[in-house]
Amino acid sequence: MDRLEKFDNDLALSQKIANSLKHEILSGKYPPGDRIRQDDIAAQFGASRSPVREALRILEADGLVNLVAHTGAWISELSLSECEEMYQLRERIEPLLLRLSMPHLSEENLIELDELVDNMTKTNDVETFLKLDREFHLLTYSGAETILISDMVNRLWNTTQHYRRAYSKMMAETSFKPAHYEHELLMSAIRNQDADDGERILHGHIRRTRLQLAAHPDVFIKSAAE
Amino acid sequence: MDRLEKFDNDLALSQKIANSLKHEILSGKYPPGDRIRQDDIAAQFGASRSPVREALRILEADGLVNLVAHTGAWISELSLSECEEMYQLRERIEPLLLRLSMPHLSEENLIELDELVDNMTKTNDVETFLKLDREFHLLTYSGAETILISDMVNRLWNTTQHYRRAYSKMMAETSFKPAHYEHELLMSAIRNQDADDGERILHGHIRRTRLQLAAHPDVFIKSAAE
DNA sequence: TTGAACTAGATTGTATCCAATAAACCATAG
DNA sequence: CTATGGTTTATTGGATACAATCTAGTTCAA
Repeated sequence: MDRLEKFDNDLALSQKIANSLKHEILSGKYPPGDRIRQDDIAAQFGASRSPVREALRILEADGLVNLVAHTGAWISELSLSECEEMYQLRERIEPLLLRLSMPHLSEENLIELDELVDNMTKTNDVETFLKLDREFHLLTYSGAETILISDMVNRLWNTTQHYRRAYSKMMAETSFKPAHYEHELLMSAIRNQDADDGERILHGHIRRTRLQLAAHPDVFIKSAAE
Repeated sequence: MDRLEKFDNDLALSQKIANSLKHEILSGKYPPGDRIRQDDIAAQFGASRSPVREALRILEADGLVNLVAHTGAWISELSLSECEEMYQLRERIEPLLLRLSMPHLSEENLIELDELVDNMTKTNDVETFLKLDREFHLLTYSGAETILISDMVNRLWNTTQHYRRAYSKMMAETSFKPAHYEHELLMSAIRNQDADDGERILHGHIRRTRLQLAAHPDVFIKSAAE
């Protein structure tokens, strides 16, 4: 996926702008609720507003921005209940994708997964953990020969990225241990090719995160700053 | 949802065009694989291509059309395996939505649902069955106080609409009975407020349809005509 | 006869200009 | 001092013109 970004040539300008903005949004450069002005983006890319408007439509489809007619565009912001909805969807869909992926994971994949788990236990940096965790889970899904289901999971990860960051910051102050244990259990289920067990563990993993977020509603209170 | 269509005023033109096209696509006026030319649509609405392009982006987000840079737009067409993916998603998500909806369905809702089930048993017309079936299932979900999950299910129904039509035509030649039985069972689960049972029946209902479609791959062979 | 390259037409992508809408500000009246 | 109404300004939406790209058809050579 990231590999595609480098071959941006011969893509439509609107698509390039969308890709670029997407990265900036996911990296946290634009916080949820931020307004996006078409002129600003156009100037930033040295283009006119036409491709910018199309780019915003593309990002809207990805759930990354919200458009309101005649009013403007904002970085998507999930309320606590909307965030819980996204996690409920993930609880149902990701176990399915894992089941479809498991039989096709190679030994090389498993070794890489083990390394990711290992590296996660060794870091206390939130951004690093966030990156490794995302790599780990998406790699466990990489065996799936599906297109639409994989895309959907990708979108779910994108729209919840900001809140996974907030969750990680929260956990960094206490402990990542439960997540580590679950990652280890997930790996053994994968090694045993036990889809039922894998589904169960993954479901619980996502559910636990949802409940933790629900227990910390302060994450969703708009900070006046910035 | 359909109620909104009438208050189209003061909506952006692009959104009006998108809504209108969406109806035409779902009604079967444009079959899957059909090419859409921006000029044609623009002329049809007496508008320029600008809002048409935005409308196409909106429809792409709904999964109703596919856009290819510098080449054009086509009505979305699912291969057999892609269609199976959509059904697998539905098998996992719709039971969740039913669970969230069940506790909030009113007695009036239940009466209306019974009537829909009854009317479905009395018709042999494919388009009528299709319409009633859609109304029935979406009404069973109407109690859910969710936004994002409900939207997702709506999108899944939209993208599989053509294939539900093909399936119904297939079944019309044999029998709608299994579907009728499942609808009855679903109603009793709802009346008993038995979410587990409801989930199980609904999962099986969707799964059966998926397997039936997989057993009739001829539905997915592009007809040379038109 | 077949295949490849080139040309012409159609179609999409982008820039620019103007119109429509919304929001902020100011003035005036209660 | 507050609230309401009108005006102004910033921002988005749409139309038109032009550029870039693709596709199909034709021609010429092997």
